[in-house]
Amino acid sequence: MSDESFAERVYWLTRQIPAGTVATYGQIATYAGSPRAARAVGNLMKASLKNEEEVPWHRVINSQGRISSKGDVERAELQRRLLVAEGVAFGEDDRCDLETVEWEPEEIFWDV
DNA sequence: TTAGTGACTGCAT
DNA sequence: CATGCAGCCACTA
Repeated sequence: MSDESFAERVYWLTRQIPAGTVATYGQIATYAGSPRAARAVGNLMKASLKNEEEVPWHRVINSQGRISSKGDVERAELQRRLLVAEGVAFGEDDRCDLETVEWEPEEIFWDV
């Protein structure tokens, strides 16, 4: 696993996120081995759509507990619907409580 | 090989 | 609380 590309690790990790919980870009980047690559993770999530990757991309949000739309309002709304459907609550400020819904891996998957 | 890009982040205004 | 800004980084053309 540690010899896979950063992208592969990101996709794999994203697939490990249980329904009803969310992870931040930075969190995924950290587990993937590059704590400072949150931005790159965002690019990969975007690419995962185009590449038709089978990953729960909607479970990845920003460190503010908000959905990063960056222009694509449609995708943002879809993402929010999917999360709400899984039980993730959003306040009126469009922010969810990371303290309660953030994904917390129970075991370390590989050497960090 | 190099330059451009952006679903990020934390700190400063 | 809202913006702005400068690092940071893997990916792509």
